[in-house]
Amino acid sequence: MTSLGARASGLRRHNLSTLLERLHLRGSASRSELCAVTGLNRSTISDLVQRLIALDLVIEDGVSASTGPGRPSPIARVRPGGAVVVAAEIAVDSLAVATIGLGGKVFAQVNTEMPRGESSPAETVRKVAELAGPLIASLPDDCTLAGVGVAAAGVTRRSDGFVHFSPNLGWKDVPLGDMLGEALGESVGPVMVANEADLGALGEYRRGAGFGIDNLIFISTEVGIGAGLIIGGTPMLGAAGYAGEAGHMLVNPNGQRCQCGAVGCWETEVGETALLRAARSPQTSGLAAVDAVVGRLAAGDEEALTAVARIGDWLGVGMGNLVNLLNPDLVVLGGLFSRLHDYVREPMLAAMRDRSLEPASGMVSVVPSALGPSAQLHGAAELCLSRIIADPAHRAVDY
Amino acid sequence: MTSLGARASGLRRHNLSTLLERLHLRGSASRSELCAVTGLNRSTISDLVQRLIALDLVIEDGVSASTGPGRPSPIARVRPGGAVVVAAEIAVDSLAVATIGLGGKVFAQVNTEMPRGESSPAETVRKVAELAGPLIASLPDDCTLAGVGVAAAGVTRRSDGFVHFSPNLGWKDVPLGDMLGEALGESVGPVMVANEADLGALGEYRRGAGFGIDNLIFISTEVGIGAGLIIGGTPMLGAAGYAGEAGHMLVNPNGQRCQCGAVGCWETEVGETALLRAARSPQTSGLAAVDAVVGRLAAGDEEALTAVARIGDWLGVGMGNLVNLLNPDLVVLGGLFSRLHDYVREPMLAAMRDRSLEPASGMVSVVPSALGPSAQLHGAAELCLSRIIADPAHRAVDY
DNA sequence: GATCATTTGTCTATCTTGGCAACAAAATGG
DNA sequence: CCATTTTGTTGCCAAGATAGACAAATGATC
Repeated sequence: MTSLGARASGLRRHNLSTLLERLHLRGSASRSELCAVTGLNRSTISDLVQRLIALDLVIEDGVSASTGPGRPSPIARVRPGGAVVVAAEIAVDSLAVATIGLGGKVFAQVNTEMPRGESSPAETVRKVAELAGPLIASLPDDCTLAGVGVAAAGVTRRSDGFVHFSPNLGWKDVPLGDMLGEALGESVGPVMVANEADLGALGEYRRGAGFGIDNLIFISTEVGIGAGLIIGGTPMLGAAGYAGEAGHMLVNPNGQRCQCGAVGCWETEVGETALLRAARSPQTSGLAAVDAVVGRLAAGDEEALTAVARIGDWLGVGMGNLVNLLNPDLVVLGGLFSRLHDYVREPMLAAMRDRSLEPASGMVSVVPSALGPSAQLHGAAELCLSRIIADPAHRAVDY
Repeated sequence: MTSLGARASGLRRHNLSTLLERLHLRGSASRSELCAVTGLNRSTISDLVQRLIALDLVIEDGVSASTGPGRPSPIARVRPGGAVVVAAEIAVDSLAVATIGLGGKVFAQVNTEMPRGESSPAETVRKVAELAGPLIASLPDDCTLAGVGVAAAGVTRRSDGFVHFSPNLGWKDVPLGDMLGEALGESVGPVMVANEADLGALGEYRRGAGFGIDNLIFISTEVGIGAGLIIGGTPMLGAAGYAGEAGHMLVNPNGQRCQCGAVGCWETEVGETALLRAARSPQTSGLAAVDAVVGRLAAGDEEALTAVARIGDWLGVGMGNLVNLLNPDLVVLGGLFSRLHDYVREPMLAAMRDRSLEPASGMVSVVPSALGPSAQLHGAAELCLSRIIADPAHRAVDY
């Protein structure tokens, strides 16, 4: 409970955090701009910026571009190396690892395809460590590691990085956080694991299509469907971090049986399997099969276009439910529907409007992901960086 | 944005607010208990309590019961008259008005039945004013009015109390906040209107079955269905306050046509109409018809029991969707299903567990409303009181 | 290019707020 | 009645933000 008794040191923490967050999210700013934004006194800003510089989190270089008479104000900007996160995404078909610093600076990134079904937890952890090693080694000398953030495609408990299950990875009860912590060692800092849709939402909110939009839903579709929810500027995780499992929402009692055991789940109508089935693809899963459908769409294949339109319709139905329930400003489509956006847009919007009430349906925008496959990596970085931003003076103290 | 620059006065506000909220929600406390809870120094607590007393919001009387040696600590408690809200609930069949003070103290309450369909906005506003007048007049002299809180059964914009529409009241585009403000005059303070399910959730969270439980869903069923969501201790309102319209979630594409124009909405399967249809009631709506079904249930009528079990099944289906999406600790059933709880419980739980994923489904509790029909009134009171609690020193300043 | 107005950084005194320590007060228990 | 314990009160201190005076750096003007 930070919300109980507050003392003067809490003021400091809050103001340092506000400044650092501002610089982290919106880039450089002159001291006088910081005064205007925070409403704090020049003297106070001066002191705070100096403190952040002493913490190696911020640098001042150059002065503001002249906009009239007056003494120029020094420009403060984040020092990306001041806190660097090893961000990883464990997806069904792929693995990605990146080193991302303050300000969202990507130092380096590697992606690998993972043959579906061959990614046991142990094998995956080994591979992540193997990819992360060289990235960490290649960081400039003045970088401070701030932790490991992992986006995992599964139902994940945030408190300890435990993956309850992931039907699409074929995992069950995996202590992923502990395993990665052991594999990577203590020196990289704490390991934080979260659901990939939640982190996609966070990534798009902080650095993507949802920047500055405090109520948004990120819909992540790879094999299954997950939703990441940002409500009032805060990630909505639920009581134990399991919120956002939208893929198993009932939309069609006469539909297919889902992997989860129930019938008519949303993802049976709009997931990868549904797409391939509708488009009469020879395969029932896999990246290559999806690529083939995308190719047919680009070529104007009538069967594929009809199939995608039907998928778009069901997509919109589920989105309508979400819009009714959550009244977001924005829905960001990630993964599959980011690629298929042009083809699904019309039927999806029509179905969404049909299934949701004015005025909520009238105010919502729907856009494809701006960060694409990197949304989750940026979200994973934010997950760790937010700890430092929340209390810049205590970095590197509690581990 | 209160979250930007923080200064010393913000500390004061925060600490005053913390103390007042503690006393408001959890009743009296000795000064030494307040020290323990907040972690603040004795001197500071002394100063803060004296300030709250000077603001007429708190009184000290008596001393703590002796639990050993040591000087007894004076007991601080909220002064209910320090801030009194006129709380109103505009339901489909009824109207309720109450005067509720700090600490949730109900000074007086009146309820009236409203014949369905005869409650035009103007007539309703007139009636609310007519009921409120005597309640206000009968308040003790030392009471300070803190505003009017209204729970309305409809899609409501919080910022200005505009009711977009309410199918069950038959309203459309009603500036309810303004109308009530005019009818009641300036002296009662600001008028705040919100959705009845949202306020039911708030009421149960602050003073009912969900006390202390930071992630809960309140399902309000009268004629339609609405959900009120408390997430992380904060009411989840969405971008414009329209969140929680769960009644129009698609659950059955082969179902009935809903008043909203779409097919297969949740409330077509579990609302009052569905209940009466399933139980083969001679009427299709109305309190009396529902009462008759409840009577048959109590008498063990087989047809009614089967009907309610089927309704319970669909209730659980929708709840499963909500549990997947929001991962609550608790679901509170209000309205119709509070009365029918014993009869729907088993099929509802079974369906909910079927339709939602472990571990989210395993951790959720489902209970009937603890406040019953008063939940919305208490929520409406909290709506206004929370302004004063957030900044006790500025009460009565901004209007 | 010198001068002035303007803006901003810096420094110091001051204000607000909470903490601390010493002391007083009020209870229990022998 | 006195020792012990707990808590309220009071005066002083520390942390942090502010205000005002002054200096520095720039553009505009002559």
